[in-house]
Amino acid sequence: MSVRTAPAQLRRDFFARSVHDVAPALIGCTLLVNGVGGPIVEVEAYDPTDPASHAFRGPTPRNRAMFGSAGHAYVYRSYGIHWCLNLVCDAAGHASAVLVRALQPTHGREEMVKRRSTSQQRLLCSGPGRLCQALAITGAYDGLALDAPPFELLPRAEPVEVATSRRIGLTKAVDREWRYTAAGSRFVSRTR
DNA sequence: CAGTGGATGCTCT
DNA sequence: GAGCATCCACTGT
Repeated sequence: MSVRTAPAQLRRDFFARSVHDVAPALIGCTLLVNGVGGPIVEVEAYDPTDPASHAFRGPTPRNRAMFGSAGHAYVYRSYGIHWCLNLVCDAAGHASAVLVRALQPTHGREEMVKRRSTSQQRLLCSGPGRLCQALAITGAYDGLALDAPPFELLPRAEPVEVATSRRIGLTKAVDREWRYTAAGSRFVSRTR
C-alpha cells in the first residue's frame, strides 16, 4: 500500500503542453534557485507563431534550448547587460517558452538585497533582469533541467486570481495578451 | 509621476 | 550595422 503525498516539485510533464496553458498555471508557483526566490507573480508566453519570439525564425545557437525538451531553462542576455529566464514548454520542436518577469521575494531576502544593492522589496525581483540578478541566474544556467538543483519549482499553495494583459517592451505582436499576472500583486513589474 | 537617453554586448542580416 | 523579451539616472512638472 502506498502513501500519497503532495508533489514536492512540478514534474517535467507540467511543461509538456501548450505554453498558453502553462503560463497562467505558473502564477503562484514558487521558483527557487539555490533556495532563493518566491512565488511567481508575472510571466509572458511566446509561441511558435509569434514574431516576437526568439524562436520564430528557427533554431540558432542562442535559442537552442527552446528547441530542446520541455522543462528546461532558456537563459539569454538582454541589451548586453541583463539576463532573462525562460521556462521551455511543449514537446521537442515546438519551441515555445514562458518568460519569468517577476516574483514575490520571500526566500533568501538578505541574499537578494546584497545582489541587487537595494533593500526595497518592490525592486528586488520585479522585472526579468532584476529577477535574474536577485537569483544569481546567468548564461551558465541555459539548458539546465528545472526539476533538479539549482532549480526548485513548487506547486501553488493556494488558488490565485490571474489577470491577462499585453506584453512589455516589444515592438512586434504587441496586441497579443499573453502576459499573465497575479491580480493585485504589488510585485509585478508594471501596471500599464 | 512622466519622459528621455545612455550603458553595453551579443545575435542575426 | 541594426536591433534588441532592460534598467537606471536624470530631467521636468
